[in-house]
This record gives sequence, structure tokens and C-alpha cells, in this order.
Amino acid sequence: MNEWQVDWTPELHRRFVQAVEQLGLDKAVPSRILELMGNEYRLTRHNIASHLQKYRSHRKHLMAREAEAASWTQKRQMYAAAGGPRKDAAAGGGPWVVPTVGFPPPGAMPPHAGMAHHPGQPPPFCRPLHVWGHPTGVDATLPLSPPSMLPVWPRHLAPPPAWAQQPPVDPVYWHQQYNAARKWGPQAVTQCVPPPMPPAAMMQRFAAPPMPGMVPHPMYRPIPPPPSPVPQSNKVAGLQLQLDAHPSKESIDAAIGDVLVKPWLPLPLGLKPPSLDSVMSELHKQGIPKVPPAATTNCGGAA
DNA sequence: GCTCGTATCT
DNA sequence: AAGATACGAG
Repeated sequence: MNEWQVDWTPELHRRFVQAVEQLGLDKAVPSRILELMGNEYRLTRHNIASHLQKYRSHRKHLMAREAEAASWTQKRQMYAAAGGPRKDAAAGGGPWVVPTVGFPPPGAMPPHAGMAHHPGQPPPFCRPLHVWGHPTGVDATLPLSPPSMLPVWPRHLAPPPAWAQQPPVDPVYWHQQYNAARKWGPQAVTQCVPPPMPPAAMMQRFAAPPMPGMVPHPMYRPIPPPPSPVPQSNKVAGLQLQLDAHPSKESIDAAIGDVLVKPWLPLPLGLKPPSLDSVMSELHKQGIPKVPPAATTNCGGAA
């Protein structure tokens, strides 16, 4: 990075966000932000303007995704309230009667309680990530633990594994998080098997279920699906695919985000739970050679 | 000629 | 992909 190029360190960014919030999003213009931030960083109005552009753009994306996630949640809840999957659904179930795989009926268990994983083993879902640190407001973090001081993963190192993101740091760089999320790659779309995680981190991370009604960021960004239709052996699924013709990347992301938030609801079409094989091999990698049968029955393995 | 927002470039 | 620069509008 050139010496005359601004390095937007987390601290600097935090100050920036602070100023923006202080002004209000609509009144936050470069000159005013610059005023509030003072001259100690030797920033120009152009620097601020450039950063503000990025900031707005990322925020916009975020909100679009949240909106979609919310709509997904709504649809899935309607579907769940209607009684879940029905064999005679085609008669009048509507488009949300879709094939789902492997989750217990809604209400059969409290969130996360029946995920059939042993204590100390990760349930096969992953946690939304965090983007564009915000001291307050929409970028609030998950309630898993205090959002306070956690180390920022050094920018020059490889992105941290998802488990190391812990409760997201504030402020964080979008690119760090984006990269980390993207690391999960296409498999995240269909498998959602978390990367290896040390037991201690695991225990802390999954100690508390997400707060009901809390909508964490669906900040989870898998690689876009291949141009060809998602392979689907199921005919009903194929029908649904036609209805949904070409779901946007945002839709897919939102759907995933929603599933991650409410894993106890049926999976929407196109999302598959991790295969038994992948779960087993993942566990094996973590040094857990064999899982009792009971632990696998709810994995929805037949993908 | 300035500020702002957006597009484009490096 | 982050940050700089160009450019048109007000």
C-alpha cells in the first residue's frame, strides 16, 4: 500500500462509523464526517468520500439480504405453521409445500436441542458472519457473547477459519469476513459442515442457542451456484425450481442465512443438509473416530 | 469553483 | 478488492 494511500484500520473505520452515526445516515456527507473525525488522521474529503461510497454500498447489500432473509423466514414459518410436509400437498398446499429433508417436525424439539449431536461436537450448521462493523444498530452482533473486544484477525494473514471469528469483532473489515465466508466455498451451499473447530471454542460457541426473535446477520456468502440448474433428483423439487426459475444470489444467500438462524425449520428447496459421509469424515478429521448411531439419525443424511 | 454521488480505474 | 480518481450535476 502506498504511503499516501489511506489505510482504513479498524480503529479508523470505527471512528468513521461513529461519525456517520452521529450525523445520521442521510446527513452523513464527506465534509461533515471529516469535521467530526478531526484532522488527526490527515484525511482528505476525498478519502472520506471514497470510503463512504464503499460503506454505503456494503450497507445496501446487507439490507437487501436482510430483507430477503426476513421474507424467507416468513415463508418458512408459514410453511411450518401449515403443518410441514404433506403427501397430498400438491392438491392445495401451494408452492411452499416443498420436499424437505431430515428435520424433525416443527415443535417436536426446542431449537438446537434435538440436533443429535453429542456434547462437545458441532451441530452441522454454521453461524452467520459479520460485516462492516457498526458500534450500534443493524450491525449488532449475535448474542452469543459480549460483542466487546476481541482481536482482529491480522489482515496480512490468511483469513481465519470460521470458528475463529467467534463473536464477530467490531469493527471488522468486510473483506476479512467476506473472504472468510467465501472460504467455505460451494460446499457451504449444500453441506454446511463447519471447518474443524477446537473443542473449547466449540463449547463456547454452541453453549447458547440464538435468541428467539433475534435476527442475526445472514452474513454468509457462499460462492454463487453454478449456472446450470441445481442437480435435483426429486420431481417435486424440479417443479419448485421452475417456479423459482432463477433465484438470485441474494435469495440463495438469504435462504441459507435463514436456515442457519432457524435450523429447526424445514430446509427450503435446494438446500441440502450435510451428507452422512461428509459429517463422518469431518468428525474423523477432528479426531472423533466413531459416532454412535443415535447421533446420526437426525442428520438428514440422505442427501 | 465547491461539494456530492457515482462510475471507473489501479 | 480497497482505495483513488474522474466526472457530471447541483
